[in-house]
Amino acid sequence: MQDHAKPLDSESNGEQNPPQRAHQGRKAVITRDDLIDAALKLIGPHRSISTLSLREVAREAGIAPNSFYRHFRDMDELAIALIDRAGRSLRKIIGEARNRASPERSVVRSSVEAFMEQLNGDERYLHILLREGTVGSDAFKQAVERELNFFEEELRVDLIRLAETNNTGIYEPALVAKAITRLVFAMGATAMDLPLEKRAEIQEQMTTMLRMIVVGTQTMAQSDTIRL
Amino acid sequence: MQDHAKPLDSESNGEQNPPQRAHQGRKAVITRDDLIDAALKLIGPHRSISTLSLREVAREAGIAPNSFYRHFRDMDELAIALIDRAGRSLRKIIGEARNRASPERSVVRSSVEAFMEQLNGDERYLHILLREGTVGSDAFKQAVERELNFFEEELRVDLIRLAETNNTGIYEPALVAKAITRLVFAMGATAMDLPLEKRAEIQEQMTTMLRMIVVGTQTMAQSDTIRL
DNA sequence: CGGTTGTATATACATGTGTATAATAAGCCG
DNA sequence: CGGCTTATTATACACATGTATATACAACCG
Repeated sequence: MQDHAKPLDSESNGEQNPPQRAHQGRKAVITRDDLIDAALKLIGPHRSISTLSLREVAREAGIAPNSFYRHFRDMDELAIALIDRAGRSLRKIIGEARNRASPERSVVRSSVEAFMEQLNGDERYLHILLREGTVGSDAFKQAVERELNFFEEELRVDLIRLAETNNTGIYEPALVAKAITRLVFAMGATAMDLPLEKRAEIQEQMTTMLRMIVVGTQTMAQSDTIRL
Repeated sequence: MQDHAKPLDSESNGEQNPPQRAHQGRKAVITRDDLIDAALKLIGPHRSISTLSLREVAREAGIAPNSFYRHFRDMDELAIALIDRAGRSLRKIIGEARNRASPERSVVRSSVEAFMEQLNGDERYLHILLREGTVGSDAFKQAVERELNFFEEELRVDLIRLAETNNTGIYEPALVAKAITRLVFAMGATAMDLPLEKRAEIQEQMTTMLRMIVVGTQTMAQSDTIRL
């Protein structure tokens, strides 16, 4: 059995850290975040999380294989933490893009632009979320699903706000948000494996698809109103 | 180096097989298809192709590990063949469902129904196509992509036919087909990991999403016409 | 200083993998 | 039959992996 002791509170938490009693025992030379970084370095267009080995990550991080256990129970736990981080990072980016949206540059369009920008830059966080959705442990898949739900929720709120502003109706906004999100991610996943020249085409296709959905929900909202 | 000799034409081709000279040398005890079957047995909701090992498949098929090379260069080649088979099988099923469609039971709806039926039955072919799309070698991903394109193409033809029959317009039918296909597969992938009770809900969501797309394309077709 | 505590490493082991090499087995032809 | 051809297996090797156990190391506390 491995130890996987808890103490390691030193700096492992990437975010806030209250007072904290001065530490006990040897100083940790590495943090959870460092390990996640190492894993991130190993991931690319041709390498997915599920194929990473514990030893490989440890090697990349410059620690002994067994030290890994001080930070994560196994690779699966690291993978989930990684998904978490990727999701947060990406939501922040898309969120910013959303705020840059204006009446002329719709929320949907500027989000898609930001999304494709990330894709075309070699942004690993996005790569991960795009392609790791369907393989791995149940816990892992749930983590990915959770991130997608976050995206959907934020989009849903925006869509409603937008519909009120522009005084267009919106039918089943939650479903609209879900459809858009899933479609963008699905199309993005295929775009990832395409040369840069072809990605512009995909982006255009994506935009048209989303417009169909938007037109659809608005039309359905109208005929709903009429019927009442 | 392995041999991976070609001769093995005995019965390896799952489909048509012309005259064929009486074979030479020892009779093959196993075929490519048998190996694919073995791999299929090992795959399930919690086991994906990419995690299968050559030895494992050979074991399941009851042959020595090295015999594998007589039939496939490596696991990747087998995986591609498997995708091929899964695609063919599934297209046949959906195709039949499509033909059962009538004016009241739209093509889209009955296809979705057939799709979910497959999902709820423990149909491995579908599981494979749903979840293996984004990981694996480039050749493998291309194989999956190819199957999706087949689905899209068949759907596209049907959509056009349908639009003419019902005299509704249709805007960018190819994109409509693509959007529908990708969305159904994406939603199906998440449904796969859900308990049966919740899948009905997903199916309903899926139907509404598709209706939005259809309404959208029709509306856009109309305003196109008007503008002319 | 020595004790205690938490961390990191070294070594080791069993297990699984892909595949090279060589031997064996089975079927046909002359 | 002997010879040829193809298929299958046996054995073996080098390598990577996860992890158990034990030991060394660093920091604090009294």
